[in-house]
Amino acid sequence: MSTDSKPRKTGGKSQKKPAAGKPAVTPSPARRRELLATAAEVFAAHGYSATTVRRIADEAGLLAGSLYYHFDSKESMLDEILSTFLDELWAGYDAVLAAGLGPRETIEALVTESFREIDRHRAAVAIYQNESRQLAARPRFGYLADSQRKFEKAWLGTLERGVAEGVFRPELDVRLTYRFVRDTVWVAASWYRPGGHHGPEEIARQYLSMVLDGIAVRD
Amino acid sequence: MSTDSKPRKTGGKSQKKPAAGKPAVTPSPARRRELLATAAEVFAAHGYSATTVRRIADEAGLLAGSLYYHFDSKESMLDEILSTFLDELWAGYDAVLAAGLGPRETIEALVTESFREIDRHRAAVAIYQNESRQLAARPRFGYLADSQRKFEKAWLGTLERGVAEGVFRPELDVRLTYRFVRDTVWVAASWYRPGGHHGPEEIARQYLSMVLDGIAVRD
Amino acid sequence: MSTDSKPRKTGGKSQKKPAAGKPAVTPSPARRRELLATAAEVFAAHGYSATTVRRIADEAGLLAGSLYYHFDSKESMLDEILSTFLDELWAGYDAVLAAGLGPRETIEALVTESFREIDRHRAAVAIYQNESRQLAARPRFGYLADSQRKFEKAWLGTLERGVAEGVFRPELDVRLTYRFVRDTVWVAASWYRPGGHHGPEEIARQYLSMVLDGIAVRD
Amino acid sequence: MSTDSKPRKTGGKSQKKPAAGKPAVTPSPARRRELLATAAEVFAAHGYSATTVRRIADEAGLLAGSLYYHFDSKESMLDEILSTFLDELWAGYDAVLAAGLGPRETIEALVTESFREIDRHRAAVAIYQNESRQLAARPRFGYLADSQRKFEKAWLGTLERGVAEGVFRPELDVRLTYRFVRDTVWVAASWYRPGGHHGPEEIARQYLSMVLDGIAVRD
DNA sequence: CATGAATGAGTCTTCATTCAT
DNA sequence: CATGAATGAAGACTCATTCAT
Repeated sequence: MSTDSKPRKTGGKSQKKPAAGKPAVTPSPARRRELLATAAEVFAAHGYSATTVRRIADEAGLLAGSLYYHFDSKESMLDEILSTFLDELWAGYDAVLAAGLGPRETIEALVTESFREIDRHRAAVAIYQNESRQLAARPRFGYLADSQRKFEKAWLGTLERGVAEGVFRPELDVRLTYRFVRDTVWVAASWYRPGGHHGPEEIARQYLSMVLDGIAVRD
Repeated sequence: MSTDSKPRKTGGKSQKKPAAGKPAVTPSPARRRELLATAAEVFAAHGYSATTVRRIADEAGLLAGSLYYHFDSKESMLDEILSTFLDELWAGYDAVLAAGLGPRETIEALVTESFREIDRHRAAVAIYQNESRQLAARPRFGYLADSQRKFEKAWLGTLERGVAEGVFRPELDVRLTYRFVRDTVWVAASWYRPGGHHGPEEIARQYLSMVLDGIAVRD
Repeated sequence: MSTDSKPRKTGGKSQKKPAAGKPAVTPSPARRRELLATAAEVFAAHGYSATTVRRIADEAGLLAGSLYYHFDSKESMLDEILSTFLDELWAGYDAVLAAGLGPRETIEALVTESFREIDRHRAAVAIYQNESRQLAARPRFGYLADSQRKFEKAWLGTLERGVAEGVFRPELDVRLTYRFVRDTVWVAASWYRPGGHHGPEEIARQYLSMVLDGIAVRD
Repeated sequence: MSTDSKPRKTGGKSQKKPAAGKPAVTPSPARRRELLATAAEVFAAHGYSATTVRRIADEAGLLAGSLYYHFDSKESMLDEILSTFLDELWAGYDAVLAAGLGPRETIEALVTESFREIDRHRAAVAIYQNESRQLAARPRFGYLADSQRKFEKAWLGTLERGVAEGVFRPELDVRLTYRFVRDTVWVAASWYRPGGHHGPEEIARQYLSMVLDGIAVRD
């Protein structure tokens, strides 16, 4: 995978000093994942800064202070949620982009992949949607800005290629189109519920039909 | 309920001491508007709950405490920003809906009107976008839920009418389409900058072209 | 004055952004000084890290949170207490060192000046005594290390000059003597009470008599 | 009370379950001593209240919770460190005081003994120096106050005897002298490093020379 | 109208301590 | 004996809000 969003410490939290003896790194990625999932839901539902650590703890069934056994801070939870999500997202995207498809097929694949990610990381996507602009400015979350740049390059490039190859309408404002397409895909995280009427692939299909061919009946 | 998002006290807030025969102070509505505009920008930029009253005051050039001469609370600023915006929005929407246009023309008019609102109330739209879900649940902001319902009815109804009249494709999942259209329109507030390349009408046109006819070249 | 312990913001606390308007810097150095005096007493009595902000606030007659209107943090109070003290100390020391006295007279003047400082800044001296070693390592308190170096140079230099000029015993281990003298002077802050039996000058005289001529009767 | 700073449970701490006929666990006193030595270093370096149990554990190579197998509490570690030190100190002091020496020789012997203790219990002395004032007020550490009283009696008595016998200068303020002497001796713990340039006896000799005969050349 | 100062509730975080395994 | 995970109390700090001047 090319663009890891960031290098993360595998497992335990930061230990101040390995010092003299043995105190090994704390494993138990299972509990960690559980807690992160809970935190992600709460962040997604109420917004990061409106979410209290105590709320997360309540939801997870422990006391607020106990979260700090597993995480350094509220922010580090957010960080881990987002970076984990982006790592997986880019694994999928990079595979699509490396497949050598035509513009239309690439768009289709990217959209489908996006809805799949929404299906699996609904909360993380919602958080990303709501918080990334403010976060991207801070050094710790610099990888968000990186990701955004890569993202734009991938979509914009594909759209331009499509126009050049005559697959997409020539009068398209690609930049504008890119924004429309990007936003509509991701904003779906705010209403999508896994296990609902439509699976991600079905939603992708409907969405692609609209974007590619429009909703109007052809004259 | 007709159109007003909520009944608001016209003019200033309650005077502290109307008793002792003093001439009623006239809290300049101009200053009030200025301050609300500043607050809206900050809310939009950083999120409501991450915005401190002091930040707003700094930006406005006074001290935090002084804001309380003009407003009851941080929440009441938010309230006034959102309700003012919604009042104007519905004035426009209602005019469109009352015009008796066909489905396609109605959609076109609503979209155009929406981008005009974004042009004039960018900050308010951004705030609405980010905060309305959580706010709608609270009694004070019940008008947000009302508005949302009216909104859905207007769009969904138009889409359904369009399908029924054979103007829109019959296989359309209108509910899904509604969500896509709605989100894409409003999410534009997050990147739109008044006075930029494209005016609201131009953006609306591009957007409508995509939604109605798709981006793909017709075979 | 040559070695300012550190440049300090005169008056108000740090303001994040002067931003648009007028919000002037908060003056009122009086209240500030009061609060710092209280804080210094408590720090001196219980140690910095064992002192709670609430304790200081209780002693000062306000609520813990209110201290943050005047100071950025508990640490910044400590900082201001120490740097203010060191500024004054060095004003006195530098005057002595610039006076061109002989070694014995310089020692006498430094000791006397030191006890005067203890008389006026008892709490600050006690804090300095207890906390400076740990603090000096941290960047913010780098001036403590600077001061210590200057201090050593002044005393050690004078002692060496005295030995060279035949005023002090030739077999003296000056480094060891320096430490003894330095510690004994400053540790007096732990029992000294202003307004007690002996004024600072009297204590200095007794102390100098011991250090210079010993406590034993001459044979 | 004779010399024991406090009556301590000999051997380990109270067993959790002496009931069910299990062979009494033998908590190795060696490990205990190791851990106390580590704790003492950390307490001395950072101050008691600024030291976290976790820090001690890190330094000792185990986890924070594991320390509680060996000790009841952080405070009990401090207690044991200080009382062990004082027991040994008083063993030495009592021997000196019982030897029937003259005032000057007694002072010499006490000073020498003190520097020997610093040599062997540097960390404990440093802790004592920094924390005893606050601790002495608490019941559990009442022995610190006792010790201080005994200490004062021994030194003050010897100084007074010396003045009475014409060995020390008659104009001496013995109380002030006592404080100077006491402080200078013990504060040495803050810079003394075992195995350095001077052994404890050498330092004692230099120090006694200064205190008894002064640093100035006799005219 | 605005300021300066304060309140008080609440937030994140730390840390000594406990305990089942 | 030690670990991993938790508790719960307390600590530093923030912030919306109030109010006398």
